[in-house]
Amino acid sequence: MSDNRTGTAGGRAATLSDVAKIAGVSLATASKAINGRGEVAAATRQRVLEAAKKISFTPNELARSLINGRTGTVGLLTSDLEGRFVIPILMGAEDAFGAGQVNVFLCDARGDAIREQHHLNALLTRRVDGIIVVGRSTDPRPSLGHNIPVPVVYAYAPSEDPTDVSITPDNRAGGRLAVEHLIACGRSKIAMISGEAVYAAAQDRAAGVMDALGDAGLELMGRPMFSEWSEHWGRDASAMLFRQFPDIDGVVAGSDQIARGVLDTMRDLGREVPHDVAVVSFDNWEILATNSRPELTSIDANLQQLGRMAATRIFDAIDGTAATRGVENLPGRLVIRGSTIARR
Amino acid sequence: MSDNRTGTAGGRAATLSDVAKIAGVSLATASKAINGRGEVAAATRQRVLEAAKKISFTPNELARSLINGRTGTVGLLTSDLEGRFVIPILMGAEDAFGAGQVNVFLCDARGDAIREQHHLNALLTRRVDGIIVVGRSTDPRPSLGHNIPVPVVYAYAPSEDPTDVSITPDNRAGGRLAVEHLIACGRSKIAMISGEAVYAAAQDRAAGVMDALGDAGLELMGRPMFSEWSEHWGRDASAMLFRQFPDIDGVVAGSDQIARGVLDTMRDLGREVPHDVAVVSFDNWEILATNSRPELTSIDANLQQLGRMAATRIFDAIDGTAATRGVENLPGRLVIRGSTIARR
DNA sequence: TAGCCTGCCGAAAGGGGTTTCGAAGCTTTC
DNA sequence: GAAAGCTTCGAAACCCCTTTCGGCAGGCTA
Repeated sequence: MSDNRTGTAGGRAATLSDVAKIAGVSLATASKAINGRGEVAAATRQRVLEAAKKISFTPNELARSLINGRTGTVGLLTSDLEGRFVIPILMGAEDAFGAGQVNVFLCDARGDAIREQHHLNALLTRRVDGIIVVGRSTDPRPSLGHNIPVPVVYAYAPSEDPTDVSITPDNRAGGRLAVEHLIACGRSKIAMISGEAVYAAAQDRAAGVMDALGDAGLELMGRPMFSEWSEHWGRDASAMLFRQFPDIDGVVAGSDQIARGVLDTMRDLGREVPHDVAVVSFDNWEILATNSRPELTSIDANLQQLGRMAATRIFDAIDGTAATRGVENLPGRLVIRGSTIARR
Repeated sequence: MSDNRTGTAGGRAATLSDVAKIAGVSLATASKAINGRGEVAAATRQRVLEAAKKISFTPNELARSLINGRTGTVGLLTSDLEGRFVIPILMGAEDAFGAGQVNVFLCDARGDAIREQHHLNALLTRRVDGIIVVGRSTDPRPSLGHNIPVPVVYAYAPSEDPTDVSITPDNRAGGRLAVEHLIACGRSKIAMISGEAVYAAAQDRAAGVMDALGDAGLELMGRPMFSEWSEHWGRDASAMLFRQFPDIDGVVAGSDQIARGVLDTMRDLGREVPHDVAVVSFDNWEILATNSRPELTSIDANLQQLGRMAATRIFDAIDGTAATRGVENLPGRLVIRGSTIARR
């Protein structure tokens, strides 16, 4: 009950009228002095600023938002339980918005549509200026619909609705990148081990791999192998693969986890990486990629840039700039490590 | 410029006075009807609710907050770049607050004190009801100070100031837990490989290990080994250790990463896990713990519960309930997998 | 000296909602 | 039929700040 929460000036937070009273000016003048707007004499402004500092006045952003119709907040609606995609995206968005200018509400829907709707409503009553929806895979997800009074951008997982604004990694280009790198490393007998076939990411990456092989006049060793995004599968699949095609000299793994399984099996089989077999994978998840031996060459999805772009799209929409509707594919970048090129 | 952002009712969002006008009542009555407060005739209430639904009215939370002094928002100020700690904590906090009741501003300070101060100010002008500070290690961190008008709780990394409210994992108890489990598995020649010695987590876990060994009348094989939180170190350290003490039958690893390195070396040395050597580690980072062979027995820090507790503390402070100041240690829980007990 | 700018300042009207308190209108009760 | 008691509603103040616009000095010109 005792109001001892407030550290400095006992009681509630300082308000503009407090400042005005101390400075001996009107509310209006105080406001103008602090915001540097309107015609205020230098001396008066000085007096107001001193008063404000004295009682450590902080303008109430709520009241401000109420007036100018913008809150300077954005909602990040995610179903990415691990935080693996959402954190880089959040950081990118913060960067683009400018630190401190915009704050982000992070809401985890946990893959539950009802909870998502709940959070969406909460965000809207909070009058966020925009919403970024982050999925946990690159498969298209249902649209939130168009009767939302603020701009919405879908990141990572695109919206099923082509009239929404979506930004997603270009996995097909990534697949090309992987194969082109292997070829540049002198490999020609290339296999692919990927994750669950129902994932768009698995299909797109495989398609990119096939594209690049075709362009180079090469053929994949066997077929792309799909099962699950795990080390176990990486181990098992590579064992099977090498039994059938012992002369494979390059492997594209659908994820860093799968690649680690491949490395394991290579060791068991006595094949040296990268000398005998080069391995390139996807995601560039540092914890996995830089702790293996050798470290993994991996294709980074540029998630932070994805976040920046999403934020930019939100801005454009707020400012009324014509948004580029549809799905935009963001190319990844190859991060070369020891699994394709011997180091030291 | 064209105001086509708003999906439904063209123009701006519906306001309470719109509702009142349609229902043919005053603003005050409309408010009372919608919030179920005050004396409103059933028929009138019905009329208001229908009007509200008709124009899909959503109360402006900003205006509400302005009045009752509470925003229903909380700031999560973190330096956890990976999002490994912060995401479970966020989820726990959301749970405790009740989904949709409270929204969380997530701010990443990126380990930069200036950026942190920046974000802190932003949160305060946004009038958050409380702040949770999440560190990236369990080492005490500088306090934000006491001249903050809202309650602050430090999670994961405690505050250096004992008069702050902090909640941190009980790593010492975790160390005990690890050793007690190994002993229960019939092991007696136990070694410890941990991360950087400057980390409180490394020291605390080692202390717990020594405690438990002492209680059981056992001695550690060699000394606790400190270097870095990596698989590399786990590999190297265990190789050294087993050269010196070939009869080690249990290893406590300071992290799942280190444990994975240990498993690697065990395989190289032809030691079977868990038959010859049992391994228990810390963090229970699923991606690492469940993808190794065998899977890792690991001590989970209960981060989600940590988040829930932090949220509860915030609530208590808001409600004026006497907060339990000081550092509270939250025990972890043992998650048993194949690295200590053979499965199937 | 009168008239006219010009430069500062403040009263007031919001923005969207909540809450108090008084005023109706209606039904009882004597 | 009048007084009293309910219920129901609305006017107005308030939360904190921004912004418009009118007013008041003071300095300048004629």
